[in-house]
Amino acid sequence: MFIGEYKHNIDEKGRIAVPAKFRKQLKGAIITRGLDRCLFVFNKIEWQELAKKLIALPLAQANSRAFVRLMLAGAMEAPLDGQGRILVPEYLKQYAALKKQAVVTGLYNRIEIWDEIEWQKYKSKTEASSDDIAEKLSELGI
Amino acid sequence: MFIGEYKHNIDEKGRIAVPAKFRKQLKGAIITRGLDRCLFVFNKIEWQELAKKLIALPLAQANSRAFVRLMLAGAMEAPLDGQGRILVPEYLKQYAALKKQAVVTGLYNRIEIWDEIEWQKYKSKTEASSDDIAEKLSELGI
DNA sequence: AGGGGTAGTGGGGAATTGTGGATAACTATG
DNA sequence: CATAGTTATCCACAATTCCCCACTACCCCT
Repeated sequence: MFIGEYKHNIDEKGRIAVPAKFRKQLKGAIITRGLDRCLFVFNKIEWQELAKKLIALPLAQANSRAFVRLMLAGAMEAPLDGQGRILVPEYLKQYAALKKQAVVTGLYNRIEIWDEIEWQKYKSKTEASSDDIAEKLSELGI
Repeated sequence: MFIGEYKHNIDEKGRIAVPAKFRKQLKGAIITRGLDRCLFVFNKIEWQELAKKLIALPLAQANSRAFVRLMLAGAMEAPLDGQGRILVPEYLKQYAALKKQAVVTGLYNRIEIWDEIEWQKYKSKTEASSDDIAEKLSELGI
């Protein structure tokens, strides 16, 4: 289970450290385009399940076709190096507008990588609608 | 069952003592963003139930995606150290505006952590409008 | 009231983690 | 086949985190 929020730097070579707590659970990482201009990183097992769901989507619908292309064509194996870092391909860095400072978040069965500024914006936008949040929570029985 | 209100300090390293009465019941604590700018601390079991509900929400909807991100990325495993303290991550300290003096409260199945000043404000605000609240409650059948 | 125990707070040292750079291997190209 | 550019592996430092120990204050029991 991946949870938490970590601030890390991307160096000139495009490498970013995976938080130490995530490493054991990441046997064979896959990195790909995510939603809302961030990157997704999956465990190999999770990735295979997702891929199965993706290819099951109706080919006839234009938007599901586009979604499948986004996820599958964007994907890349990302083995951890000796220091526990992964290499972010150039085209994915551009997609997520990644500069030096980035944020790595754990979302249960996937990891996301955000540009720090974008992440802050996204968070404050969401926190601003705290009434919605309260509502959601009460729906979940909290 | 967590009940009561305790005043504790957060040291320079961001650690705060869990009230001794809560410790036995906290096997594997998870700390995360709460409502009204406080922090929630859950038992691992409670947390897993919540997490399960969270990941069941539709990934395709933007607002539930945002909500899930806030809750899961906001969460952190918080193992008790030898002295029964947990470590509050920097980003959660900021979220709850925590300074040195904090208040730890028990709310049956969860614990909350407040900045002391905020807690006082919240309490006096709530106590002042307790008649209104009582009326609302009667609508709920209490 | 005294004494033993527990709880809260603070700090020090060791191990781990994040980051940057250097060297080696590999690929492509003329 | 040689060379230049690119990619991968390795090494080293600095900062942070984690774990342990010590002190003080309070509570409870006798």
